[in-house]
Amino acid sequence: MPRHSKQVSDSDRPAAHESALANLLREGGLRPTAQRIALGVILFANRDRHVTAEMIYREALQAKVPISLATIYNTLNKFAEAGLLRQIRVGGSTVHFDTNTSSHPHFFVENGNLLLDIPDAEIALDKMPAVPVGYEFVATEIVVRLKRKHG
Amino acid sequence: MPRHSKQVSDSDRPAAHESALANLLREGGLRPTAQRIALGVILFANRDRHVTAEMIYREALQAKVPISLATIYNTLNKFAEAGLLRQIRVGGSTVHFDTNTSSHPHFFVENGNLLLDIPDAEIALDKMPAVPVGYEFVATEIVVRLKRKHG
DNA sequence: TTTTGTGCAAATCGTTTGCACCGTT
DNA sequence: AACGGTGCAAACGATTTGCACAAAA
Repeated sequence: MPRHSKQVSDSDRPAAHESALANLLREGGLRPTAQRIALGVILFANRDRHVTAEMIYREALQAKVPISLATIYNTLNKFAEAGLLRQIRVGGSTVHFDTNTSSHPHFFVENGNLLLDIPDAEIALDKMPAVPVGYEFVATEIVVRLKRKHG
Repeated sequence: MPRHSKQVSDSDRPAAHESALANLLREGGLRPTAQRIALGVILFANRDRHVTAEMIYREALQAKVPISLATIYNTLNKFAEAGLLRQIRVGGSTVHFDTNTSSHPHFFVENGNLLLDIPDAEIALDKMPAVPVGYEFVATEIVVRLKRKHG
């Protein structure tokens, strides 16, 4: 038993601890480099973020993390492959990544390129279509498009 | 009464007739130019098409319609504004246009950039989320992503 | 004749890639 | 040492735009 055996709830989970992140990365077959750890800290410091490469790039600059935009793109894609992020291609021109990797519906604000979770139980499918022969199921995506009012 | 007062059913509707197309365009505030009529014929000759600018460009070339790719893009966007087409931004990198302008769910084949209708009643939403204040509803999009098997 | 559409080529935007160098294993 | 990762700049692919010319109102 650890010295200070304080109750640690599941909600402490965000693996913002560098060592935990390093393990997560190794599990996904990714080398734990300085840049990846730094991005992991940015991404997983808070729960359920919806980010684009540009957003993360700005945050990294602000946090004085030395990293190039190309590496952000590479890293976000690798993270998605490794299952740490979910890619959401919702239209707009930019790709979003969701730190919540489960399948869930989103609001997308068109004039703002903003992706939001639709609160639980606010929407649901009551029937799933049969997948045509010759194809395999990948994912279901439900997006409610919105516009910010006024302008 | 016209000379040959043959029963004309609603399902003859596809306004592939140039004069009907011209009227549709005028109703949408668009001048009926040669290129627009030609594209209208291509688009509305069959029901429920899911096209990209490139697809239409190829068809136009094949049909010996003199038109540039830029004009295809412009025209498809104008048609969508005028309500003749529905824009579907489903991810992939390309924009699709659906000649069926009603809101309905789609299959999207990722390795093929192919958009298909999900047959009626094969899927449905049983609840709609409340639109957050400050925003206005635009559309709901349901996309089931598929991969073609094997190859 | 005024307004709008067309075509081309150049510009744009998000994203990916080639290549030389550096960090991990 | 071998392999993968990083950074830069160049390449890319889909789409848009500026401008001169042509067609519609």
